Parts: sequence; C-alpha cells; structure tokens
Amino acid sequence: MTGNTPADSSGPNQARRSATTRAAILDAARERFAADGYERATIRAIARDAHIDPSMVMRYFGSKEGLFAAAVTLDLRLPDLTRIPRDEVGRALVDHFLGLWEGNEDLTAVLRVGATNEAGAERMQRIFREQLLPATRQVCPDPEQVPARAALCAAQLLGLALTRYVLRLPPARELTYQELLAWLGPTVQRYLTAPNP
Amino acid sequence: MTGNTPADSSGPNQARRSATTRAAILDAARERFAADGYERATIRAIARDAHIDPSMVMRYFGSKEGLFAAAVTLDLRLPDLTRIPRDEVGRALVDHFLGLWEGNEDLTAVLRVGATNEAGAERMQRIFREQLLPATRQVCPDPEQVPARAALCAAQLLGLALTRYVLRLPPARELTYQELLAWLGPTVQRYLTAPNP
DNA sequence: TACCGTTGCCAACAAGCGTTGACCAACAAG
DNA sequence: CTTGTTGGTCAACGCTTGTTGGCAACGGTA
Repeated sequence: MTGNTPADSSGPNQARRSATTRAAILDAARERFAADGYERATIRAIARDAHIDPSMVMRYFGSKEGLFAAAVTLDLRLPDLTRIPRDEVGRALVDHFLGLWEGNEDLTAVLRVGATNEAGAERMQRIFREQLLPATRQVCPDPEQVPARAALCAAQLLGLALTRYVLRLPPARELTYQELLAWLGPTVQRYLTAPNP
Repeated sequence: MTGNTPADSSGPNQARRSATTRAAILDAARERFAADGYERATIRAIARDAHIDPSMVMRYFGSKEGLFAAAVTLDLRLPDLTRIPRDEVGRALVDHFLGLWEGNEDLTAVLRVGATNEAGAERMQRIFREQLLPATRQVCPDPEQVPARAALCAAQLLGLALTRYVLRLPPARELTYQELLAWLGPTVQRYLTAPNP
C-alpha cells in the first residue's frame, strides 16, 4: 500500500539500468505464478530465477501482491466482433482464444491463481466484466441476455483452458487446433447467437 | 505411507468413540480444502474447526497428504448410460453433474486443489480416466474417438463448475438449473454422439 | 576531491507451517 | 491395586515464508 518503489517509471528520461532487472523479475514471476499458483510461487524462488536477491523484489514491487499485480496484467485483445460475419463469431472467438493461450503463460497464471486466491478470483471477474461482456454485447441481440450468454462462453473456453493447460488431461492436450476449432466453434456460436433454447 | 492409524477400521466390532472425532476432522477438512485449496488449508485451521488438537490430525491420518486423500474421495456415481435413450444422454449427464455439484463440496475441493497441486491434478486425471472415460465408451460409436469426446465433455462440464463454483462469476451463478440444462445439454450431446464435425 | 542517489547483497526478523514426542485422564482387564 | 490401551492436550522442533534494515560498491555531478 506504500507504493514508494524506487524505480518508478514516472520520470521522463530515466533510462535506468534497473529496467533490465525489473523485466527479469517480471519474467520470472510470470513463469512461477503460471507454473505454481500464487501460494507456491515464492519470492525467493522468483528472485533465484531472476539472479538477484529476494529483497530486491520487495524494493521494486513493495510486496508479493504488488509483484503479482504488476506481473500478471491480462489484456485479451478481443477483436472487433462487429467486423466479423455474424455466423462466424463463434469460430473467430475460439480461434482468438486458442492463439492467445498457446503463446501466453499469463493466462495460465491468472487462471491458476483465480482458482486458489480470493483476489485472483476477483481479478478474473473483472476481466470477464470489462472485456468479455462488452465483446458479447456486440453480437448478442437481446441486451438482457448478454451476461448469461457471455458466462456460457466463458465456461466453455475456460473449461478447455483448465483441462488442457492446467489439469493437463492427456486427451485434452492431444486435440489439434483444427479439431478444437471445429468442435468448440459451433458451441460458442450457439451460445452467442442462437435463440433461446 | 506408514498407514498405522490407531483408529483403523479394519477391526470387526470396534465401535470406537473416535469415529465421531474422525468424522469431525474429515468434515472440517473437506470444507477447508474446498474453500481454500490445498496450501492455504492448514492442519491447524482444520483442527480448530473440529475442536481438537492439530496433533490428533496427524495421529489419525499420518500427514496432510494423507488427510487430503482420506477426506476428498470422489465418486461421480455416473449412471448407466446404456439405459438412457441415445439422444438424451447429453442432457442426462449435465443433469447428473449439476445435481452432484450443488450438494457436494468435495467437487469444489478436488477442482481447486487440482488447479494448484501437482498431486491434485493427477487425482483429477485419474477420475477422468477411471470414471468419465468408461461412461463415454458406453455411448460413443467409434472407440478411437472416445478420449477426445470425453475430454470435450470434461472441458464443458468442468468449465461450468469453474466459473460457477470456484471463480463465482455472478452471471454464471445466476443461471438457473433449467437454463443450464437447456444450454449445456445439447452441447454435451453433440460432443458425445454427433458425427465428426 | 567530496557528495549522493541508485543498485545490489547479506543477515536477520517474526510468524506460520507440518510434524513429533512427552505427558495425562479415563477405563477395562488381570 | 496394578497394568495397558485409547483419546486427547501441550509444548516444542526444524523449516520456510514474506519482509526489513544495514552496509558495500558504483556512477554521475559539483
């Protein structure tokens, strides 16, 4: 809560050498949080990965929570769904999410932490509210149904991420990109645009 | 691994008073594991909930891992799918899972722990392999496709559980039993019995 | 030269963890 | 009355955790 980090980037021309260390800490933190979750990812281990002293982590980020907040920022970068043919938005969304998960361990981190930590769950709720909900609003006819339909999409997409990247169920890992697209695309499409079942 | 618990139930007519305490510990453990996950659920807190000394937990269950293994045993009690009309198995499965989740915090515990702990993830994999896979085999035409189809069902069902009971996304909580049945039933049905997409 | 902020390591702190062993009350059997 | 088993408490162990403060170098600036 103090927030007095010494390497604050508010200065205009501060091309400090600390930026390197800061980035190394953030990289190590992302990796550890994704692999171990919040509790098991220790500051000491993160510092060891970044080849610096644990106390440096505190100086740069104030606390473990501060480090997590700084390391795991999640922007889904959802595309503008109004520019996609109405009957392809499901497939497009699945495609987008798959590409996102494959190359970004932040998503695994945020999901893993969301499952254990209360603050992590709230962060997850905010991502849902501020990013997935508006995107759903672009394609869903009845505004009143937007939250429910977005929740259904989230359940399907996060369920895949859970089984494939967190629990690592072998059959979920063996599904190819094309297969996932073909199976999940119509599901999400239906959740978004189908009339009430 | 020692297994020398004093209150071993192998004896025939041992109606020990310890059974009460043992049950109290297991109840408290289930609740804590479900609410906090493996790491944050401490033996001390569980003992406090059960109104006994932490050392008793060790005497009864050997270790924290032993306690978790004893407390969280998961039997999905999947119905015999061959006795259900082929075009209703999806809806039946969703119905079964929803009923299971609502009254059983073990499922939340095993999911939460599976997301953080490596042993928890393996436990999840075994549940999938030994319970969901055989059930899928009962309704899926091509044996070769069974693992993939089961994985898709698991993704959808666990995704719902994740968003509704673990992350507690408000829109996911506000969906009624009937709505979930109507939305997810056809999805699972398609994953199980539809021809390749 | 002297200064001073920055970057970093080191050693330690208090707290909490899982776990252990000594001890005690009750009670049944001999 | 002794003896042994059972159900239970208490205090402590060794360890790890997040976190803190002191101290040593470096690198500009005056």
